[in-house]
Amino acid sequence: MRKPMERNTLRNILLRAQYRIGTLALDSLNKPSLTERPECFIGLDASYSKKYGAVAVAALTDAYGNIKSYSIAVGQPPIEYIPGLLAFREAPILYTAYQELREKCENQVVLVDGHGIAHPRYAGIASHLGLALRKPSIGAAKRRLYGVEYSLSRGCRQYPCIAGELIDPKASRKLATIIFASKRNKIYVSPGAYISLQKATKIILSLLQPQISPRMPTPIYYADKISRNIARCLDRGDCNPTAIRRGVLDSINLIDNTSI
DNA sequence: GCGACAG
DNA sequence: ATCTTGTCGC
Repeated sequence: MRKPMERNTLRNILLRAQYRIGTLALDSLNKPSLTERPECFIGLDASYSKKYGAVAVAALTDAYGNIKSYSIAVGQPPIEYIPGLLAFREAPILYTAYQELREKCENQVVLVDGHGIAHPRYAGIASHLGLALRKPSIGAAKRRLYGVEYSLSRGCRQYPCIAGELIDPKASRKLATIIFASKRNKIYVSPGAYISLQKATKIILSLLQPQISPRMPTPIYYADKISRNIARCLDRGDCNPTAIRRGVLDSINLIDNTSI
């Protein structure tokens, strides 16, 4: 057995990789990929089970955010969480969960819980995934990681609405749109890859339905809900990863946490 | 040196 | 992310 790598050694290697990924992500934003209106969305999120590690879910919705199906991947994350390096921990398992839904719809956009280019090296988890999957991707995060916050509005009569934006302090570039999803909940929306900030913002505004989810666009909300419920189910011993993969639990009741 | 720090 | 009771507010 080899001595485990120093945390800082690992960190330095991954930081270097991210500088290159970030450059690719920014370049990709100009390249056309979304020619028509998207037909479907795929929301990606992960929860954690004490017994089995990460539980990743990809939730497929139609153009209006109605859930159609989902797929699951379970496994131990490769590294611990390090701020700024989330993608190296969660993107692999999310990528796996996504595979089963890849061909289900032509003109799709991938939505990820976390940032896109609103990241110190323009390489948030949504950017990593968009590039790896070669699909337009958008990041929606609940908290800021990088960028200077500019407030444009303190509220609105009807939610969602635009609250402000996130500016890159070292390049005077817009990184994200800050949106009031509901009265007290803001989210940060940034392009991951192959999409403009403008289109990303428009899409997220169309997928925020306060009566369903107070905070997240519905595809991510469903992925979050389902993954959390499966993680709990696993830890209680009421289900196991094999059964899950066989589709025994393949029903939408996973969205309501009272079941299973 | 000190504070910040997605999930 | 996750651990967790009651509790302040719309």
